Amino acid sequence: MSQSDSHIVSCSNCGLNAICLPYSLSHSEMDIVDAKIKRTKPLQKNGSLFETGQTFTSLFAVRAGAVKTYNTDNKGNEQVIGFYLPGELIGLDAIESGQYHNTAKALETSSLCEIPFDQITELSQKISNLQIHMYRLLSKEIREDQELQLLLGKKTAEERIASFLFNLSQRYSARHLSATTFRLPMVRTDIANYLGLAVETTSRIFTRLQQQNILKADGKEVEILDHPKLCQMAHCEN
Amino acid sequence: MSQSDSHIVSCSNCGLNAICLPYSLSHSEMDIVDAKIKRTKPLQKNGSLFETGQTFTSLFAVRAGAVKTYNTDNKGNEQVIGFYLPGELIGLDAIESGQYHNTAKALETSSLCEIPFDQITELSQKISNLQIHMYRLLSKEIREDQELQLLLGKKTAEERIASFLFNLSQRYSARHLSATTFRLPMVRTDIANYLGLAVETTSRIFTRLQQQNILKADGKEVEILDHPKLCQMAHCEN
DNA sequence: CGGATGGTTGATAGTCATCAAGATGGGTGG
DNA sequence: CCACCCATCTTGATGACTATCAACCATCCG
Repeated sequence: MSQSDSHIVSCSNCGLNAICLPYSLSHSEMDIVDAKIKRTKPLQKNGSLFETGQTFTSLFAVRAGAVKTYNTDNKGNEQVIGFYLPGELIGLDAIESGQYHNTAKALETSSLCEIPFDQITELSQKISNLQIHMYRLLSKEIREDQELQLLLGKKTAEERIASFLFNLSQRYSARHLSATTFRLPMVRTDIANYLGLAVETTSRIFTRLQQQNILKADGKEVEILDHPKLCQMAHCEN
Repeated sequence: MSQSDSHIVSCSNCGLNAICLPYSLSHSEMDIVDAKIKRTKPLQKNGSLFETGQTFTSLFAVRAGAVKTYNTDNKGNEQVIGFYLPGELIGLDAIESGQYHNTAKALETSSLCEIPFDQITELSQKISNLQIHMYRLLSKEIREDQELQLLLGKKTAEERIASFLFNLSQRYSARHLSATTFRLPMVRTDIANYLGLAVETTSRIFTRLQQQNILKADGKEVEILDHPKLCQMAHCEN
């Protein structure tokens, strides 16, 4: 295992990794950044990290568990905005206005790092690389949002579910976890909501994918049996 | 007119305004940034600013005219990603990967400013405020994308068109143009594509809005007759 | 054990896409 | 300057996809 790999798998600095990966800082730079990151206490399932309207102070990186962000309109309807897995960063949309625009809630007992934003601006003034990393992180989020835009605007229900599963697979894989067998941290309702579908439709498509031997699903446990076909269904370029 | 207003309406530094507004830099700081901005020659209608896959070098600010970004899948289908009006910034999604992820094309003869990104990173290292402005700009884009996500995931065709018109109205208004009477720079096909609808549906809803005396539309010229009702239709919070 | 939450399946209805065709309008060439 | 053509826009008829309503099953947990 190389030295940089040891940084990647070390659980103590997930927040650091979330910020710095996949763009490498020097180790001394990483240590400076690392020192600014707070370890927050674990968040219970359904516990909220922040709520809509609350003053923005920090970004949060998921160390373990999973988080969803959502907001509720005046009629009480929920709109799921995103799911965050270990190594991913929450709160980038709140920088501009200085307040969180949605509520972040733990889907299961989770562990998080808090990264005060003023520390980032201060540090990125000194560490040139960190500033560029931040630009890239924000830019990446924009690009991913645009892919979701395509999904919601053009794809059928089946394509949406396939894309969703494929996307999760890639994210787990990127974190050195199995790309084919994993546990969905969110309930079907959340998936449906996120993808702009009804729960029933989502459920039906899960069933259909199993009949086609593309997927094996037992509740939240899923196994992708035919990765190429799923990819094809999702209309991935790769 | 205050000095800062004179900066706002000055046409020579729209690129500067796109970057710096609505967060004020000092005038001396603005001048430093301004010096780095290139004025590109006008772009003819249907002329492309950059294309998918091209190496990312610069952000572009619209000075006059209008630009759309879109990409085409392997089957040749177009997906419109966004529309850019005077004062708005194009290319933020390309920072991460170093290449443009979509094609930008002028909807009408347009004038643009080119802002080399390496100049921004260099300058924002010196000018602390500029760095924060960049974070905010990127963050704002993320937040706006999330609103589009809600639109595409949850809203009906009527709500989408209403939201779209309301949004344009706000953007024109923010640039000191009429919030009620303006010219749509894009064709119906583009609007439909952007909103995840069929052209025919879009056309029908334009007709319906006129029957309800909410809108007056003559081709691309539109006049919002009942702003409150349009807002209500769009389910705006404000 | 019983209620609650989440998941699945079936029947029906509604919104919107699709197909088709006509209307409008701007631009170009004769 | 007019006529023609192509792109765009509009309107109508039909059908498909998916939401909705309803019922049932499974699982978890106090």
